[in-house]
Amino acid sequence: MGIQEIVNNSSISKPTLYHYFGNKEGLFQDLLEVEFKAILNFLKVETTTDKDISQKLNSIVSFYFQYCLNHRDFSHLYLSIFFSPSESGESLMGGKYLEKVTEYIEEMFIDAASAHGNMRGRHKNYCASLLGLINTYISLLLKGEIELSDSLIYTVVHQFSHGIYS
Amino acid sequence: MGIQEIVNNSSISKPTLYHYFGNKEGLFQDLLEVEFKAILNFLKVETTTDKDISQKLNSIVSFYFQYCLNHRDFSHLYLSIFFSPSESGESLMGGKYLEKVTEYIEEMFIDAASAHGNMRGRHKNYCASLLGLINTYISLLLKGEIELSDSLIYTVVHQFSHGIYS
Amino acid sequence: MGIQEIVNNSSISKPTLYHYFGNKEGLFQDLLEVEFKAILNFLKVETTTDKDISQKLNSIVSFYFQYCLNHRDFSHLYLSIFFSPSESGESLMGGKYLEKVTEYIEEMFIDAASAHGNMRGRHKNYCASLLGLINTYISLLLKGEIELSDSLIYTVVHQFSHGIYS
Amino acid sequence: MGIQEIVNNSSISKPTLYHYFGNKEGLFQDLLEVEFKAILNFLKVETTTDKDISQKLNSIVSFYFQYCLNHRDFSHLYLSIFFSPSESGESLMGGKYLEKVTEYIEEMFIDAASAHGNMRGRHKNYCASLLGLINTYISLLLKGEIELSDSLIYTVVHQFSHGIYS
DNA sequence: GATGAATGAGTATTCATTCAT
DNA sequence: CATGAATGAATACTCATTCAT
Repeated sequence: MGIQEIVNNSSISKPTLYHYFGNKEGLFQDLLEVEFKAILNFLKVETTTDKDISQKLNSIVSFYFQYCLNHRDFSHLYLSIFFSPSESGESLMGGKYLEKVTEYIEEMFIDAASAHGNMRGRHKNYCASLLGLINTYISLLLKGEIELSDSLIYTVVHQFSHGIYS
Repeated sequence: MGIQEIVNNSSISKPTLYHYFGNKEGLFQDLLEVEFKAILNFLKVETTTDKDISQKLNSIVSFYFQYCLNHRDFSHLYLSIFFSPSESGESLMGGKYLEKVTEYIEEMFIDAASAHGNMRGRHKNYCASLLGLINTYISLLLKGEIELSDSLIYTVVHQFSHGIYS
Repeated sequence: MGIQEIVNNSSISKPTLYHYFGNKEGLFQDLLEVEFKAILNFLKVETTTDKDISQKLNSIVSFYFQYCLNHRDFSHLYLSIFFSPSESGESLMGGKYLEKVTEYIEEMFIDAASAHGNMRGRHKNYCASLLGLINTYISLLLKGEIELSDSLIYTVVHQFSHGIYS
Repeated sequence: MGIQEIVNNSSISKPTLYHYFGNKEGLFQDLLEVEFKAILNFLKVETTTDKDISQKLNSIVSFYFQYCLNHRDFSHLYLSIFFSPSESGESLMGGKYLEKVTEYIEEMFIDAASAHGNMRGRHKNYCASLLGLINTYISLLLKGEIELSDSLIYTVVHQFSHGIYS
């Protein structure tokens, strides 16, 4: 997406945009800031409530799925950041936010390990798996290959929790 | 990545590149063809052996992880295709290969359902989840945040199979 | 002539040119529009005055010869359009203007036929011949092989009117 | 038309073409040589027969019209050379042939002046006019706007000879 | 503070031409 | 003598960015 296109769809002019955001990267960073803040705010609160882990998972998955449908453009960006090479501009700029996401979720699993002994030491794997699952389903939702529903959320969480043989 | 950059890093000149590939898209498609063929050939064989499902999963995950480390650049492309919006050029060009991947894996799960009754009807979810898991770990491997090891493969497959509570 | 050359000789830059004209064709069309308008405006008026035909011919030939010397570059374009194959881009873009030129001149001859009975039905030929004559002399003028003078104009018109045996 | 296209339509390869013609200009010149030779040979003979001038005119016009329809591609080139600016490559390369054409035709008119006193001193004009007329009708023939017929030739020659008032 | 008008440095692509065999 | 494979230099066009007002 070019600056021209952005300006055409906004009501501001190109020099004004540059006045406020400095350059394309600045605009990009402001956007990331705003959008990630919403996600991080949610995660910060949700991962530290005293619900039990399965409720938290439900709520996180549910939030992500809804958020992605309401912020389609950003969601593509989000996925792109998630999977871009770490040297790329995108990754560099979004990296710190993803780290924060990871941190919250890992802490949630560490926390949960006190109640579920067998989870101990696996928080990194769980976090990676959870995000991987979420990302994949976000991608399918964005492509319209599946529809958001309670049962979808249940399925995803259930499988994450109990595996394919349950 | 521009054509200029590509030819700077290759030992061929721009017109030569155009002679062989026609245009940027052609180059891209040839690359996809070659790389995906390797993956698809593997999947075709592996998903239809008479090993049991857990062995197959092991072998697939293992293949993917090794492949990604040996084809780092393509792997970024692969992830990018996987998560790009379906209207984007990337997705359009890579879509057919991803469909084939999906097809093979889904069939594997359908097959497996005859031995594991409780898997019936969930092949789409399993496929999505498996690929999501694989993609995420590929991403971490590429970023160097984790190292490839037998135990990694075991962990991933095990979690996919039995969930986080096992 | 390339865009590069054009901007080198203008005081504007390439992007500016593209901003105003869209693409090479747009630039071309704007040029044709401006230049042909001058010619067509003249012809429209001159071909419909109530002077007699020989005066009109004089005036048209005179105008063309002067115009070509004052717009040398366009005149080459004009000739090129006139004689380019009808499938060529040039012809396609300039064709509508040439049609208008033809139309005005043919109508002048149709008109004249009411006073000179023997001209009836030959307007197409007269038009073609007149333009052919004019074009050829324009070409010679542009090449500097002949000089513009009243006597030149007289000669051309006279020959067109009375043939070589008079 | 590019070298590539030429080679595709010939049965020879690019290096072979370069071997024989040196470069594009060489190929061009050889083409001009061949084609103009046909025209010049005709004119040389025809302009110096002892037919009377009106017969010669008929025969020249007739030849040109037929030739152009049998050599459509070259004819476009011919017109293009005729009207291209004298500094252009095309004109430089074709100029000498056109001079020869002019020379033959002017001599024909000089010759004719001994029989038709009133033509004296006007040979340059007659030549220019004749070629102009021919070119214009060639252009119309190539565009398909008129059809070749005896009556067309008669009309053209007659008008050239006796003017529009006859 | 806001903008219409301008641009340097790039993009993908194609051209006439020449090697090495 | 003939050619498959290669290329430097040009093409039309676009990008993020910055003046002058």
